[in-house]
Amino acid sequence: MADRTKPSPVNVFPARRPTIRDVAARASVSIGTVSRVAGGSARVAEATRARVLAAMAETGYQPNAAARTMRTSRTRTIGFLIPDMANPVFSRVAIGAEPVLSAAGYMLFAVSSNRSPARELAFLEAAQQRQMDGLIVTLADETHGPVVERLGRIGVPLVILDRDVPVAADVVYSDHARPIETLVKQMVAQGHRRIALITASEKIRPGRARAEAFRKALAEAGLAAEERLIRSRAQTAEYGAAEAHDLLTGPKPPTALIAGGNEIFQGALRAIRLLGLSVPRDLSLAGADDRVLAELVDPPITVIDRDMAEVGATAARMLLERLDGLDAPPRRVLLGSSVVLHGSIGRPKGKR
Amino acid sequence: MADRTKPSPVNVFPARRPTIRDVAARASVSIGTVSRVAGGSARVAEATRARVLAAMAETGYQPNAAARTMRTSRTRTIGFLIPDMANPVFSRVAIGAEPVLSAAGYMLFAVSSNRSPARELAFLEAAQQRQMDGLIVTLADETHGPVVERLGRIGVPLVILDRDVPVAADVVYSDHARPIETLVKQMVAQGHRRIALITASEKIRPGRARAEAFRKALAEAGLAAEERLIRSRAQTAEYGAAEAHDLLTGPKPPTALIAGGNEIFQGALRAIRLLGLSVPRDLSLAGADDRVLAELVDPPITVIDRDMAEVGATAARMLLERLDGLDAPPRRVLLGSSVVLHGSIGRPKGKR
DNA sequence: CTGTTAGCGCTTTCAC
DNA sequence: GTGAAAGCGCTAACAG
Repeated sequence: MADRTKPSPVNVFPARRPTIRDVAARASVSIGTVSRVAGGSARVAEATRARVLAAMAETGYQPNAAARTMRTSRTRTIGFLIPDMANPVFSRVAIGAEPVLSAAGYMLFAVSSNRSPARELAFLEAAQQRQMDGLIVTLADETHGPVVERLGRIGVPLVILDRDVPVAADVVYSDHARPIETLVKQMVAQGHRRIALITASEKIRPGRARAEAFRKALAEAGLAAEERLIRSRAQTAEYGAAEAHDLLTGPKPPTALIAGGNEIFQGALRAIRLLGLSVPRDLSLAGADDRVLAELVDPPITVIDRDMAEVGATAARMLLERLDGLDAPPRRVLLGSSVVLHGSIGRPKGKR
Repeated sequence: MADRTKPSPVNVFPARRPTIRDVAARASVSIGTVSRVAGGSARVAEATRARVLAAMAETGYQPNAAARTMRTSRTRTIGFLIPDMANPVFSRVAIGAEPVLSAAGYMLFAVSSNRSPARELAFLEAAQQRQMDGLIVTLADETHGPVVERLGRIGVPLVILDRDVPVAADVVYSDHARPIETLVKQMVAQGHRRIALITASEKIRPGRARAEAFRKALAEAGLAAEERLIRSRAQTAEYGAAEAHDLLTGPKPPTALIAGGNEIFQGALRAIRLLGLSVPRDLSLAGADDRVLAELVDPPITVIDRDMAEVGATAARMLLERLDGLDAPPRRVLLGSSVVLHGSIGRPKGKR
């Protein structure tokens, strides 16, 4: 039996979204009090609070975020810019960051730039106009002037992932040098003298760091770095396949190959398969950033592996510290990478 | 030489973000005129427009999205909810939707629910409070009451992806029946009588649709569907591995297996590898939604393939039509799936 | 074509 | 502990 003394929870005129004013009227309090209850902060008499909460439930009140932002200039929103959201290496970062941020009351919104600096600029502009409270950013090309400039003026806490950008922001980056060094050493120890590297463009830190580490490791092994064996222009599967094919069918082909980058790794595998080469008999191989693939192909391939969710969680924590008012010089956090060994690195042909 | 008649583009007091009022003062016009120029819509004298644009550039003016939303109730923002952003099957949808939406002036913000209905609810609430203009949604569990209920009241244009939800919204879904039918027919034609299916939970349409199609195809082939050979409870790699292992080591193991779902496919492959089974000699196999993996393992595996970017582009177009005011009953678009043939389906053991 | 003005819904003093 | 009131920055009438 319906209790006629209680107002019906069904609104007769639900066209307009209820505002703080509707709730106030229903609870017979002022809008200030409703605001205090909604905000949860200031002290309100228990009985009043209960009346207001009931009125909120009955009207289906939802605070208007735009109005809040008008007053407070805060949105409880973090933007996450990634070059390619379909690449798990990037999207896993979001998986790691999200729980940290949501626990602190922030929503994480991911945007994929599709590796286009123009889209990156559009994102930064949108983030600024929407007054996002903080940003986590992975650039497609850290040499792009307008993007870097805009990042410098962004005016909100910013964490940059694995890029060297001349901007006063916190950075989380991965150790690319150590795994390359490990792999080169292992290949050299097996007797390889002609080792090739395919990796991302040197316009982004990972490509640069891997190429540099590669040259250094070769030098330390007493081997002359042959620039023809270093390919670092792009990070697509197509690029990986094309360069692998070119390397392996060219004069004096390498006996060992490091495919740095998950898409490059896929492409290189395809080229190797197409050429009918057997790993590690015809070619020793190491990949990166795709353990699943590495372990399911035959034979399983030794891979560089990174915990991208940890990258995301770390970035989120650093951002929260800034949002909490931390005023410190830009910080840089280096996260380790590991090498997962499988049997894909053997002795070069003719040396067994 | 500096032209003293022009105001300096460097603000002496840049602490506060310039507003429409600052621009108006600098251009010696009213704020209404600045608004008209910013909005780009109404007609403004060419000379005035130029002055205003100059003043905007000089002050570095950025419209305040919250203030605009206050007045217009629109945000030019579309929310995209996915169960797992690290799964390319989902994130490719965003890659397809983004260009369509950005061309129409909308930003696409992706949020990963991590398959948690609670996070889904949090997303829907955030979207509503932030007054997102439209939503594209993939639910983790279409039977979850509160989520479905909230979706029903969402109040903005909504496109649902590949789920059966009792809500008046447009839907884009994939054809799961046809590829399953194709695969079963091919397996039966090769002489298989014991065919197994591992697929997602029947709490979501893909799992249900595949399981139903599977039963139907078996019946049409005159085979009794053995429920023990149908596993449809989850969609993780771990689940795929566990069920594949159980099926293949149990009594009367199947001679052919369909692993529906990209993660299940990965897990099944791992189990098969662990058991030392050879495809297609010991087992005929088909996978789904991971062409790269299917083509790089040895032997390459026949897979069900879908163009997820096309799903995204279609959803985006449908959403835009609604945003443009289309008032029509909920629409359902079915997008095709294909089967990419490789040699992983052969004759059952002992029948060759 | 342009200026003036009234709020959009909310938070936050400031009184009481 | 609660109410009243100002105003965040903008758009959209409405005048002129």
